[in-house]
Amino acid sequence: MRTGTKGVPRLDREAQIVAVACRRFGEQGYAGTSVADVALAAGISKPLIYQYFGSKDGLYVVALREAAAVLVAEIERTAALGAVGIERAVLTLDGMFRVLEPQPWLWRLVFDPSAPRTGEVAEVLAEHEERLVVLGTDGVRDLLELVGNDDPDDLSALRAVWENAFRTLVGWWLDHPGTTPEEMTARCERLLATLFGGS
Amino acid sequence: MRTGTKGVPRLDREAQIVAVACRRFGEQGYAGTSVADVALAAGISKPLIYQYFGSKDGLYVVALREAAAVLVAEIERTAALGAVGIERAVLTLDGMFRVLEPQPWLWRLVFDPSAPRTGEVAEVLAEHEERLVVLGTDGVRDLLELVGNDDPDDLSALRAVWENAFRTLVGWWLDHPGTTPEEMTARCERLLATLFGGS
DNA sequence: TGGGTAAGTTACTCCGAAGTCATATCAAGG
DNA sequence: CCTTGATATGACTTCGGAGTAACTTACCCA
Repeated sequence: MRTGTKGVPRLDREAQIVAVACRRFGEQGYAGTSVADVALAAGISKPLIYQYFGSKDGLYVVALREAAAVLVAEIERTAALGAVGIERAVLTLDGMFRVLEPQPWLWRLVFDPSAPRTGEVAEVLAEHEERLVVLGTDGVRDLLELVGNDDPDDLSALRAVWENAFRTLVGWWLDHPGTTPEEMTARCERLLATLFGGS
Repeated sequence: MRTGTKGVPRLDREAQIVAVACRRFGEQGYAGTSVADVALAAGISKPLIYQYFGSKDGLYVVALREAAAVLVAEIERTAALGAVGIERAVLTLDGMFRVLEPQPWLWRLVFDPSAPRTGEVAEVLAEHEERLVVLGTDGVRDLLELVGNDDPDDLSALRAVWENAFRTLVGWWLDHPGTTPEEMTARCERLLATLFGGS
């Protein structure tokens, strides 16, 4: 590739790099993606990424922030609708499927188990986890209060179970690309109804 | 360290190395553990590991096989007891807590997201996943049949949710070291009863 | 007693990926 | 026309971890 400028303004280039990085990090994971990889996919060279983002983690933080903002905002939007119980759960799942449909890789980017747990990345991760814990606890609390259970550890564990059920359903959907958001929402509704209504 | 033999027979040494490797891989993950690391913890040198196990993956496969055998055997044991529904679920969780109490690191070793998905490791992983899928599907099937739902995708998704709920409860327990297996089993029983009995 | 073999180590090579340095091109303004 | 700053790259250094070559010691047995 020839050396010298191509006339692309910094902000445009940054946006392009971040878009490519979101996809790569999301599809291959943090550990499975090298900076050279992102550079190649973006059609530029590695030093440009270092010039604009400082380090691999610097780039990752920006991509992560962008992806997490989209997903958390969607969850907070549906939470604010005021539904409760199964209805709230289904609404949240439905919103997530719709947001993810055009860019499914955002999901695994935000919940990447290979992301580093140090430095600024850890801070960003902790920040979003915090918000999800608040929302999840909120959605799950009345279930326990209904049966007179006010044990905080029970609440913590139940919240964890719900969060992971949510993640599992989204993960299942991502692993079955033929399924539309509508179909998947209907499936979730059926399953949740079975769990809570049955036996 | 002095060179030359220390008189430890190969089989003894192998067993010792595998025990150390289980713990290291389980506590730090496959990616976060180097062969030199295991060697140091075992009080021997790196080439001895290569002489006995061939490669890092070779060692990992042996450790993984050993750990997975313990855990899957326990799940199959409780499954064979013939309980159904919540009772079966609680029984399985209880058995797992008891097995893991003296060696909690086995859990994360078997479900290590940083393990490679290539070569023999992938085969071993797939083999155990297969057995877990069979057991999980079995435990979850009647729940759907009870409401006249015979959609195979619903079954697949519900099984995934149950597997991850199981993993989450075990993970929660591991993250709260003060809790005895008995206490945790009781908690699981409360939570499952709330889910299935309530609302 | 001396050679073969199992058990063991030191000191190396090799490789991939993070990160850096020096340089090149272009556009705009004096 | 010529300098300056922004955009860009090829070629480099560095580092950690996988894997290897060559050597050493102790024990057993003819």
